[in-house]
Amino acid sequence: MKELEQYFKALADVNRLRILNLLLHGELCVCDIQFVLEASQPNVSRHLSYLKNSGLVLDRRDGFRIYYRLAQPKQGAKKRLFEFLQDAYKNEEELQADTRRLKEAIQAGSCTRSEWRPYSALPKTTTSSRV
Amino acid sequence: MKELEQYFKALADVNRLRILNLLLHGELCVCDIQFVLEASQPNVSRHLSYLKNSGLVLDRRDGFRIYYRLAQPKQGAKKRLFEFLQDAYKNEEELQADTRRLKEAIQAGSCTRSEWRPYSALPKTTTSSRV
DNA sequence: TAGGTCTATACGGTTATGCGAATACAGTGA
DNA sequence: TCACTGTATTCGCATAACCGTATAGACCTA
Repeated sequence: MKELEQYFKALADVNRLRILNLLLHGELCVCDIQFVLEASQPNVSRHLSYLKNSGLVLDRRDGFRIYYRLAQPKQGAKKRLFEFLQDAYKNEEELQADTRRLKEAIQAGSCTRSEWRPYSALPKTTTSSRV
Repeated sequence: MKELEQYFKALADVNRLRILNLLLHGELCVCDIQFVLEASQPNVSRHLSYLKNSGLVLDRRDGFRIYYRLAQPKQGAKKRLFEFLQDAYKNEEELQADTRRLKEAIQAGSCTRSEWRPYSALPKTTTSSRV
């Protein structure tokens, strides 16, 4: 029962619904997700932590990157939940747009895409001049 | 998207999961649910309001009682969500116990069962003497 | 070891959600 | 109208959840 409640808590946020939509297409690193969601790095990281603690996703380190994937079970409620999500997502235009954006990013070379800079590489002079 | 999020928010609480389990068996009045959950009347009423606002249940007045039922759709995400719930609930022993308790209560005459008194009929002298 | 890259966490603040207790409201029947 | 029943709402409070900013941690490369 607590497990089911925890799953639904994890799903009760638009950001996490968007992340799960992306993960339905395979394993992704944080910066991929950050790019598509256009959210801050800590924001994405926190939501991924939440999903991980809820048991819906798993992570794996490869070098200085951490890759997240769905905790795909062979059977049980979690499996049927993912099936439900995949089905429900089909009618969500915003999620379809995310998916398209993800595919573009992957084609452009994943994290190493040109027009985008990672969080820590943002020009700090600009930030300080704003303050 | 907001709709989906709202559904999951509504499901992200054990009390509401228990209520939905009961409503899967048909229309019920507040006092029936209160009896099975052994929760306070305002507590049950609040959770029912939450479910109603989320679009998962509907209500109907009949005399001084208000009956709640699932907002059963013909198709769409909501329908499949209820199907998922019904399936996931099968493995939850606590919910099965609730179901048994509900059936006993209904056989004993629903709200008019003998050994149980509604919220407003609880002896107020006892309450005041406790304070 | 030093500097750079990617990710996680700590801090502070705002909003949402949960609860019990008390009270208000709506309908019924004398 | 009054008393009663069933339900909803308000109040006060505690906790959880969300966010941005700043900082820490882990890993790589030189």
